Amino acid sequence: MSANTQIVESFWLARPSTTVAPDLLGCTLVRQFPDGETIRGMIVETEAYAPGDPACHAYRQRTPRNEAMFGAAGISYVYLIYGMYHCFNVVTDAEGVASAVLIRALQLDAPPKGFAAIPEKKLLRLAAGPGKLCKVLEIDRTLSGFPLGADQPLRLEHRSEDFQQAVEEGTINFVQTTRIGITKGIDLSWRWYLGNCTAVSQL
DNA sequence: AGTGGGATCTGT
DNA sequence: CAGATCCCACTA
Repeated sequence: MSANTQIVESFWLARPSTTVAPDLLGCTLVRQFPDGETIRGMIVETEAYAPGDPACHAYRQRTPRNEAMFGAAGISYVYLIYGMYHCFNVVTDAEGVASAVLIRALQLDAPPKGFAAIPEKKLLRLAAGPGKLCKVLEIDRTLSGFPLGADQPLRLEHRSEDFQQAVEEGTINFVQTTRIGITKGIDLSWRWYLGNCTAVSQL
């Protein structure tokens, strides 16, 4: 068994987004391009959005934009924000239940192809934010509504054994706070990130 | 048919 | 802290 195992089943995502969001920390998002090139990044920051949550895009109605949020667990939901940035979500919970986890920051293991060599410090800021990570991984709305499975342009990998062990030993800790950039539902502490990580959106 | 605000980021 | 820049849900 390799250190990184592809996630094929998505049953573990078919739970409330507030449960899935912390569980996604430490998992790896993989962007695969048609030419075979891949970009990999460990998820270090997430936010949950759920039914009854005024900050959720599906709070009012089912619309063409938020349609993907109602889909089965394990599909993507990508939307355009402020006319210039995209945000990537993992759809969670049962089909018909509009909920998702916003991926807010990735820790890249290496500079993507085409990027100049950069110091470690800068590398860790490259995908530190929901808009920035979509820019680096070239994620846009054409990738919305698709399963995050094997042989897909976007897929997930489980936590490495080292990561899981560090969590159990308490070397890595999770921090839970309120969400960022919203004007409604600001009281809910539905944001999680890795403590002591310099690749999160806000240091 | 018009419009206001948005799960952001960068530079001043 | 202003500005960039586009979509779309909502109002009328």
